[in-house]
Amino acid sequence: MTAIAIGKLAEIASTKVQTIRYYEEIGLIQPFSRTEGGHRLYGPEDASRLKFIRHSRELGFGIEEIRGLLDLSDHPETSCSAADAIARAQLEQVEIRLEKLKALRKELKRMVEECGHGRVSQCRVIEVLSDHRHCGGDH
Amino acid sequence: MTAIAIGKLAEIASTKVQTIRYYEEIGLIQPFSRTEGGHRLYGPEDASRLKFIRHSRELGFGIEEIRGLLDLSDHPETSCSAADAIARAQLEQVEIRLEKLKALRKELKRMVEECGHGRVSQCRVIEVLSDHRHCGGDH
DNA sequence: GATACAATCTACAGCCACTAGAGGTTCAAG
DNA sequence: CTTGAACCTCTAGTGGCTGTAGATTGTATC
Repeated sequence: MTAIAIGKLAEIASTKVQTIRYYEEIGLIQPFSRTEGGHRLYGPEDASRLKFIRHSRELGFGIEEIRGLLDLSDHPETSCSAADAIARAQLEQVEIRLEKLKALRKELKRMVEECGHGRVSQCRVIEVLSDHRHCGGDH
Repeated sequence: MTAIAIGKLAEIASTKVQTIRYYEEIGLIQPFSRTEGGHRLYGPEDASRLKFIRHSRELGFGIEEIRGLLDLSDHPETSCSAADAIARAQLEQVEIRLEKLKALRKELKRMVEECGHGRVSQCRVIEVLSDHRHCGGDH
């Protein structure tokens, strides 16, 4: 028997036990069986599946996108282009987020650098936050 | 009378009406008065305050941080250093997010480039998502 | 003044992706 | 056989809003 309990699975995939139960609730992963007492039993392939989910989440994929990717990997005979499309869309989102964050960093840097270190009444931080026109960026 | 209704305020600050009511609920902003019928009435200074909140939110500050900044700007005689500290902490967070996103972009780019455009069974996207060891990054 | 209709009101449910807790049961080691 | 860690279900909470229902108010036009 290579069956593992939920705690072990959580450890392997660096997840919380609650998170696995949540994934089960929304239909992403199922234990292959239960003990007589009701404890969930998982196989090694469930560890892979869970790692897949976690890694995808870390990469910023949403649950529905992951569901799509899992469907694809469950049907290996289908075309790769769907998975490719999901990844490309994700890449696009990341590029956008990156640009926004860069503009943001610029603005924050300027705020911190220009802080007069005096009274709040002359504080650039407060002033800049009060008025969007101070932004160099276009967010 | 320069009093404005909530809808007008929302328009000025590019917010939703519901959001303003939510901010009132959590104590960030209050109408200076109400009509006999119960409609909220705001002054021009409320527009500034709301813009301050919205702009701060766009910059990634959390509600509690904004509450802190508002407290500061409500007490202009205090030192600027507290506002500076909040902004610095925020900048640090942004730098971290930026680095993570860059690593992520690298990984996604590689995924998309290596996609074999064949069957899912040979798809690099699925494969890479299945196994963290494929990552060049350190996320 | 009547009427129509937009804007506002309160109260509550829902979103995402978990996370935490209560209170009870089961499993495995000694 | 006992202990105590791990597990179970169920419910509620997080942050920061957003959406809906049904009632009321405000305002423009006739």
